Amino acid sequence: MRAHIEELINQALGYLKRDGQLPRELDSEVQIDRPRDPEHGDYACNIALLLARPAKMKPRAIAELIVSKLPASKRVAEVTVAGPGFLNFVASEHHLRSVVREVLASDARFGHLPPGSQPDILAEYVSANPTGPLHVGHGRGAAYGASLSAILKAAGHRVHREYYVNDHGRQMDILAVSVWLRYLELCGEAVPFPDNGYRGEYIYDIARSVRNRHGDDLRHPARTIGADLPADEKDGGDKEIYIDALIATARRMLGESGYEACFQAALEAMLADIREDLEEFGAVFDRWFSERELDLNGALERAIERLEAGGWLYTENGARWFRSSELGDDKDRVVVRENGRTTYFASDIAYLLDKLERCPGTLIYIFGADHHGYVPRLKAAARGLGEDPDRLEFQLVQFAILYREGKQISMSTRSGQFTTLRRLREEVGNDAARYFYIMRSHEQHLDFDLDLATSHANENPVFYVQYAHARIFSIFRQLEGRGMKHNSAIGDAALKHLAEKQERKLMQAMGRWPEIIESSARRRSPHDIAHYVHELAGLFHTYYNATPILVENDDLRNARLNLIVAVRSVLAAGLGILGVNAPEQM
RNA sequence: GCGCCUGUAGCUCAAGCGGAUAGAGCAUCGGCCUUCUAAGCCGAGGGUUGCAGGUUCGAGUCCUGCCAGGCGCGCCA
Repeated sequence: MRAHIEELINQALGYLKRDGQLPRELDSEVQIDRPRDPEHGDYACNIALLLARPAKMKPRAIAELIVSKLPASKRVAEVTVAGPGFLNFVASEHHLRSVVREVLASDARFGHLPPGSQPDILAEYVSANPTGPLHVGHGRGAAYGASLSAILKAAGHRVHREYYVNDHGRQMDILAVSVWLRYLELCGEAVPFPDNGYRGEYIYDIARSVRNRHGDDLRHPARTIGADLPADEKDGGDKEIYIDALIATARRMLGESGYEACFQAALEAMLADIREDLEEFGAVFDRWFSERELDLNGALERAIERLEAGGWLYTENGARWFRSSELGDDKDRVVVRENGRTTYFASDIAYLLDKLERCPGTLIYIFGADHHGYVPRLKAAARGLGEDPDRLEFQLVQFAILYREGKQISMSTRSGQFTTLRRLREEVGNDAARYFYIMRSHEQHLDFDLDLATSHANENPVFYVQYAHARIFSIFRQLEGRGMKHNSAIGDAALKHLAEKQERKLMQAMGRWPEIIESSARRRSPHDIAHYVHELAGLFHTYYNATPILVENDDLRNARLNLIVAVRSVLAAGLGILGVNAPEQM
């Protein structure tokens, strides 16, 4: 419809230019708005105001000219000039009825663009280190990434979703050692737990599984382990130095296979946990990309060679540095350490190169807001690789803070004192969690009100929307109870009987759905969907209360049933994108 | 100190590329169940969009400065 009106205006402008009533060289980018005030019609265009200056004419005069040349359209009932020179369009009844027809014809696919009609997108999200369970901060990234992917798909992009698994670095070693120490504890060896270790309860679970599998094979006397270790922080030492020494000791005492046993057990357990957690949450991925793979398949080496070939590397203090400061970063970065090991950033570059080669379109990085410092360096990396940095896009998801009874719930990861995503899901349910995470703009801090999310009362927006959906099913159950059937052919022929104000509003709102999908995808803002769905549900509730659906008159009844089937379909599609169930009954 | 993000109703937040009288929900107050689910509906009050300038037909939106809050600035991951 928008495109249609745009076309009408462009035609009118064409006539006016041809006839010399407007300057021929006038550059006109027509944009169609949705006016806030219903008094201003269904669509509005400000083109006359934009052209006033370059054409050196009064905006209203231009508007009048355009109206006079506007081709007639079955879909437009009325065009008026209003205010300073806006063109207001009122959609025709014919157009509104066609919305209902379109929805019924295409059902869940209404408003969707054909797959592949838009550029490919590779979206990476969550990518939390597998060193512990996901917490509520990850949950927001998961909800955002999953919903955004769904919207992009609906808007015609081919979307590939990835989770980057950091299974390579020092944090993983710390995890492995934490597991080993808990294992020793289970064996009855009292080794003091490092200040820098992972303390969560889940470490014991992994340790138990290691013990079940390996018995006492990995057991070493506590005394020998502590023998040549420096002081930990609690003893006045440095916790970083201490943990590194402990890792070295573990590697030496356990040997390659023993150490791997702890490492793999930890990695696999964590990954399985995260996977299951996300899957239950409706966040799915097309690929879990292992950082280790980059090393094994030579991608890491290739990326570094690529930077080398571009002349972007130099040696200082025995390390290889990337001259990123010349490519927009605020400082140069080490890619190969003095000890010969590559840095985490080197892996990032290799992964970036791999993604760029696999996806011809845009790479979307969905990061927690605390990672915003990575943006300039990754862009620099793209430039250094000789690629277009504009193919990288960054969406920063701000923090979510949990509130219970008006009080903030604090959290810290290392101590194990954090709220897990799993616990949140258990407490409020997947539906409420998904909806609450997404109902605010992702670039906005989120106050997550646990009491509101668990509320089954009217103030809970998730239930409000779900209830609208369930109510429609309820009407059909009622219909059946009265021994009647919905005849959609009769309904279709009788759509002209839908003359109530609320009926018009519902059709008008559904007509916006394709635009919502488009703009929500373009703006990368799934919360638009949440708002829309809430609004549509509200319109339906009002309608439901004001107008009986199951009336005696066959034509009217079937027409109304057609209308609400369409509403149900759009509600279900919207909820589907948000990852929220659309229940038939509540 | 430097950089990024955010300040909108009592609270939580919307507001497409600068557009018309800044909108919702919650909370508060007042109404609506003999009739398709009251997890609903109808109505009311509530605002100097952090502050000060600037740009223009028009600014919550763009620019500058200030104030307040969050985050980031490792040969960590």
